Amino acid sequence: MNMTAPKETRNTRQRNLILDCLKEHCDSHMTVDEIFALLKDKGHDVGIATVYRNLKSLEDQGLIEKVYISGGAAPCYKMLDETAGNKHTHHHMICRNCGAIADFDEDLLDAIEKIVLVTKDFTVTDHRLSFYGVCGKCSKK
Amino acid sequence: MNMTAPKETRNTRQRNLILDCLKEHCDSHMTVDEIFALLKDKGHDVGIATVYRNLKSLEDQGLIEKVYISGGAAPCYKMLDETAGNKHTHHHMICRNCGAIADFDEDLLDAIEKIVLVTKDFTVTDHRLSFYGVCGKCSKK
DNA sequence: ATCGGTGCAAAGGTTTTGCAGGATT
DNA sequence: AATCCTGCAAAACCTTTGCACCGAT
Repeated sequence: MNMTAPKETRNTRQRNLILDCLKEHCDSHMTVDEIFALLKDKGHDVGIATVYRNLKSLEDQGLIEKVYISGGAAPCYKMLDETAGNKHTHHHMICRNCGAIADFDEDLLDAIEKIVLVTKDFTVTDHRLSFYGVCGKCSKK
Repeated sequence: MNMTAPKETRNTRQRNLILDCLKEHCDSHMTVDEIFALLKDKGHDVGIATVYRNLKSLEDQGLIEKVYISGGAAPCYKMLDETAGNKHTHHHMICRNCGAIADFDEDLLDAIEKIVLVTKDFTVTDHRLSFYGVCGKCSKK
């Protein structure tokens, strides 16, 4: 018996345009508005509702990631590295001066997670880590 | 010459009520709605706009902290430990099962921050770290 | 041909703001 | 007394939803 029909996802022009935007900016994050504006700039008329719907479905499919930058209001989206598994393997470095958000790919928290398990009775399955500070470019000025 | 008059902050009933709410829940986080509802339950009629305005000013003063739980939508507020300096000295442990948010007070990231500086040319002045997993209570069920 | 996606506009929710009156210093 | 804060309601935003049409499979 077919319990739940595996709802298919269609390969629409709008969906691809949104994915392209995120791919172009794969080293940073984009807000919904930024994606919408970039599409407009490129001359593509896509409804804002479509942007929201696609971002949600892409997130459900695990192709993109929704990120809340602490202290900032607008949620951001970014491409998820297709090589990454379920677990987070990168962190963010956020410059307090210019606002640049860079990724930090290595995962250095394994030792700390073991400490958490032993001392806090909490089994860590995932983590989010952001560093705030001053990027090299800004510190040279 | 008085460059910028140091705008004073008044000690109003509403401001104290909001701070009391957050103090009572100092080990967890509260959404705007939760604070508003708790005040109502206690019989204090405070306008929602006042709650928003006070939370913003308390945040500006560094007395409370605004936290975006990744994946969740509503921003949360919590008391900032008055013993803590500018730098973060605690992390969050968020149970995927029951949603409990506990604090992890030790700061274990010093070594990692040094690595970031050397390998990434990024001077870390602060960080946010959240662990996701299963708390002891839930894992026993 | 079917069924999901799209665009529009309306609805829903959250946060901010203008203003007159009230409270704190 | 001065000025900051409050409450209300309106406004401004952001996000979701209903519906008829369009497009991908």
